[in-house]
Amino acid sequence: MTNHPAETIELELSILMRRFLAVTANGRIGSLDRSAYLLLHQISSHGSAGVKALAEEFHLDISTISRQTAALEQKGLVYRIPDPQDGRAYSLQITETGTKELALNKQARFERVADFLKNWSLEDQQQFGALLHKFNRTFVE
Amino acid sequence: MTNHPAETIELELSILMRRFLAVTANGRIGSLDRSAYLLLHQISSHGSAGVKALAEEFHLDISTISRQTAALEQKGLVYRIPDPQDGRAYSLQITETGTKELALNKQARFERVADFLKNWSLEDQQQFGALLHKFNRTFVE
DNA sequence: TTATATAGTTGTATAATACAATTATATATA
DNA sequence: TATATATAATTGTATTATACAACTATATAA
Repeated sequence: MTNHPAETIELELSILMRRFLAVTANGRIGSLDRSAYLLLHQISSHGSAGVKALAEEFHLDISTISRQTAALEQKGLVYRIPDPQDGRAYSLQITETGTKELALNKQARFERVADFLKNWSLEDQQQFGALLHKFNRTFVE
Repeated sequence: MTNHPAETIELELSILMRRFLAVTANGRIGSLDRSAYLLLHQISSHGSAGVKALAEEFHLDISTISRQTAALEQKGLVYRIPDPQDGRAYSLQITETGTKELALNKQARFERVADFLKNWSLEDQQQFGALLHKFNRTFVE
């Protein structure tokens, strides 16, 4: 059998996804689940955005993002700014509470992964992070 | 930003997880969903095993594996061998059909990932595969 | 003016998971 | 031996994240 590295990547990614799902259930760490964490991170680091733009950024359906942002708003982590040019649209901005929650949550998530990887060399960690980043930004043309 | 690499890894893994969830909800690859693929791979490469052993291997609940293996049996991809020492237990063995389906599915999955990574250097692919493998075998002591 | 496109919400369906209750069998103990 | 407890697996139920489709309200094009 030809052992192309893509075979290894496929198998290991499948294993990773399954195990990660099991360990983290809905991905809630601390007070924020995965979707809340990622949405807050996006809004916080790339500025306010509407539901459609967020859905495109994450390659998810608009309806999914609509529900998840509604949940964020309900918890007071984001607020809506109506678009002055377009009565249908608005953008989501992070609140002070949201900023604080995000910082706390990032720290908790970081500590968890840092502990998991405590026996890895910094080099391997750097490489793994860089490759994951590259993978997430690789798209089929 | 002088971030610790674990921060990057955490963020990118979260992004990856979310996108994978969407892909799974969408549809399977070829004829096998991820659980079927992984279970068949496990049984095929590590020999027959019971529900409990498989659940431990994948760190999933026994009920989850019970349903997934029942689905495999129903499709004729595995069959049960009663444990001669224990009337409650049995082990699952892959059928000829299962072996063929697994091979076809592995090929389809490989091609999909290979296409996705077509603009990556072989070196990066090898490194990424190796690091994913290492990550999956890293456990908190 | 009317038709079409678009931003967002809501209804419904599906898949993967966990936990709890249950069944049948095995093992330990009084 | 009789009874209690443990275990392998199944089944019932709830939760969560997702997609697609139907819908509302507004914007834009013909």
